[in-house]
Amino acid sequence: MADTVKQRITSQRRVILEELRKSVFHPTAAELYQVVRRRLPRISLGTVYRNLDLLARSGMARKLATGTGQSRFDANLEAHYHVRCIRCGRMDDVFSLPELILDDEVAQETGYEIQGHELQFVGICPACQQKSDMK
Amino acid sequence: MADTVKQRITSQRRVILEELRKSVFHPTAAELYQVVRRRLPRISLGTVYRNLDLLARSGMARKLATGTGQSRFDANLEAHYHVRCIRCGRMDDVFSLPELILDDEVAQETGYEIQGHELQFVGICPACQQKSDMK
DNA sequence: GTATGTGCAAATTATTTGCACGAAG
DNA sequence: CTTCGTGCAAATAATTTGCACATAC
Repeated sequence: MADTVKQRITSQRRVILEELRKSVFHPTAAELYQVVRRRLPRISLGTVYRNLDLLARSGMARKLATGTGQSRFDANLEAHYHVRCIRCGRMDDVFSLPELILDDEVAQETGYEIQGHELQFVGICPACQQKSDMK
Repeated sequence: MADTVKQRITSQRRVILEELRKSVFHPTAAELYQVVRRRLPRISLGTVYRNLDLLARSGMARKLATGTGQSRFDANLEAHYHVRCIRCGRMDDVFSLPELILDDEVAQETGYEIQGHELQFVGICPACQQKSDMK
């Protein structure tokens, strides 16, 4: 009830969410900006950032830490994990794992009020493996 | 064998690793810089960054993505996970979990060559819960 | 002596923000 | 019409880098 803010449905907001949902890429803000610009040529990068932040904070998208200085975004709210390529930065989904991770146990151990978790595998994607082989 | 680079043991490098090992904090580069500066007042922040990067890439420390624009570092190489406070940014260890996560399965599903994984719980730390209660 | 590392400052990169104008409701 | 959102440009914040000098080996 503290954050009852009226949110308007602007064309920018709608297109950003639509394109984020379409993407299999987990795009960065800049990548999404390029895509959105094809439909809204006058949109600014700042607006993309503002809306991604809003979507993340209102739970309509996830902001993914990458350890590379830029964040990626994901509008798929299903429980799933990610795998990131340390060479090219690409990020893919991982669905196969059972729901193994028990937030409640961690709450008990640490005293934190746990809201969720993020599991990320790190490795080298098939395309980048190819490139190594060719050398 | 590609990255056989001779590494010298400078006092800066030694003190940075010592202080990182002592810290329970998972410090950011800037936080570690403050600590190290007490022993080496003339050290520069750039040197801290360079050495943290080196330690991370040579496997002597882990670089932890936080989703907040700054990275944290951890010299504890034991298998363990982390829990991060969304209010104050603090990061603590989580040891209780069994080793549930199967890198091999993910390699099979995705075709990635998996090097490891990072599991991070997200929530509100005890101290920040207190602060909320007092309001 | 020579290659590697450091301090310093400037450069780069990602992201955020102030402000005047525009559009949603 | 009033409030919230946008475009633009400037501001911040974290990190990286070039260069001349210092130091480990």
